[in-house]
Amino acid sequence: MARKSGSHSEITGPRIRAEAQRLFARHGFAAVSMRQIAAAVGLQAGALYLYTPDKESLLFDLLKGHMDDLLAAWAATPRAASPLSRLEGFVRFHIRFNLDRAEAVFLSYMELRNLGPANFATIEALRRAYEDELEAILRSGQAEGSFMLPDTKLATLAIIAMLTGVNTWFREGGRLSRATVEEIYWDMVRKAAGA
Amino acid sequence: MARKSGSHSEITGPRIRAEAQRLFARHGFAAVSMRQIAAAVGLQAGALYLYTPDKESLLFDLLKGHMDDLLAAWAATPRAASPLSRLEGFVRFHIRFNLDRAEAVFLSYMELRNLGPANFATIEALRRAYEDELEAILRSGQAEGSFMLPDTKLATLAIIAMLTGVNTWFREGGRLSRATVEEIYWDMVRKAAGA
DNA sequence: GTCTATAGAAAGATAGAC
DNA sequence: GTCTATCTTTCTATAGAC
Repeated sequence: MARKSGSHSEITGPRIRAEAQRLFARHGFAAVSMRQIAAAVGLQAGALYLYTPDKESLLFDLLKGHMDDLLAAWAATPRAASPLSRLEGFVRFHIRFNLDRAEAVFLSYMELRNLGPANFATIEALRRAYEDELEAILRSGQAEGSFMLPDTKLATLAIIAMLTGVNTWFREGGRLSRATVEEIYWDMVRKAAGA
Repeated sequence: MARKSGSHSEITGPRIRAEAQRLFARHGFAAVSMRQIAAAVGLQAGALYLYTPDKESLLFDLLKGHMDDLLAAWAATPRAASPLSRLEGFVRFHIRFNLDRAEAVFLSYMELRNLGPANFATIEALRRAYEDELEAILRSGQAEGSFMLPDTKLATLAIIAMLTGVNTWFREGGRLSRATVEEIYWDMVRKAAGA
């Protein structure tokens, strides 16, 4: 199993993605050069091309990986019995998951326009699938009369925008703990849903 | 008053800003070159530097102009008598103003990180001033007992995030008119505020 | 006020040595 | 698997002609 020294493919790939994510989130995709990413990892620029065919693919891998993780994590969340409990679960899940991955979330919202049409469509479909999870909850609650919503599609988009907004201001160690933020947002979402 | 032909300073400046805004919004600040902007206006790149000292200043002028317009437009809006009416006025104003200037709004949220510290602080202060307008409404309603909010600061941020989210999906001629969107969001905001 | 021309730096990506 | 070196293109910004 011994490898030649200087051979690190299993560790270098993830490190490249990690540094690229950090730099893209901080400065923006177009503002970050391959040389900067390589320097952050401790490589020369040319070596990056052993791990990605080009810069856009590096971005796409990050966005795709994030969306896959998001959907997998939600799928792994136990399904509560009532629509109201499922909505509460979604609110808490979304805030928690997004705060844990602030950089990836930021990228997924900001750098979509740097993807080509095919890659863009792939990410959009995953985002839509996630939105559909919330919309299904709202529809079921609407159907059984426990929610009062003027429009389930708009409520879906409004709730997700509101929850994702937490990432723009939340700072660890600030005035409010994560748990308190969850409580406050759940209160507002519950009321907005007419529950 | 006759000018030499080829002399267009009064019209060229605004056209540069208009094209820059369009291109920055579409492709991102860092991804757009001065040559592209010049070509869109019908100039050579060097001519742009008669109107802006550098690329960042061009971006800053757009963001600053947008925030000034936003605050001026809100200040010009008649102040309703009750907190509930003022909140409704804010919701409708925000949706309307932002939909009318989708590109500028997009820029103001996406390209802040391309500003230097001083310019960044200027824009942030203006954004804060706008948030304070909504927070004052929420506080007054909370004080007189017509709103029931767990936290006025978070409610401010949540409502603005929710309303600004309209810009990401609204398309003229789609399923819903602007007026209907305003109604639906006002319904959700009113309920979320416990009013 | 705008153009042409260009300086000087930096970008993405590839070739070949080790 | 990584590095050095480089090709080619493009960038921001400036100088000087008109």
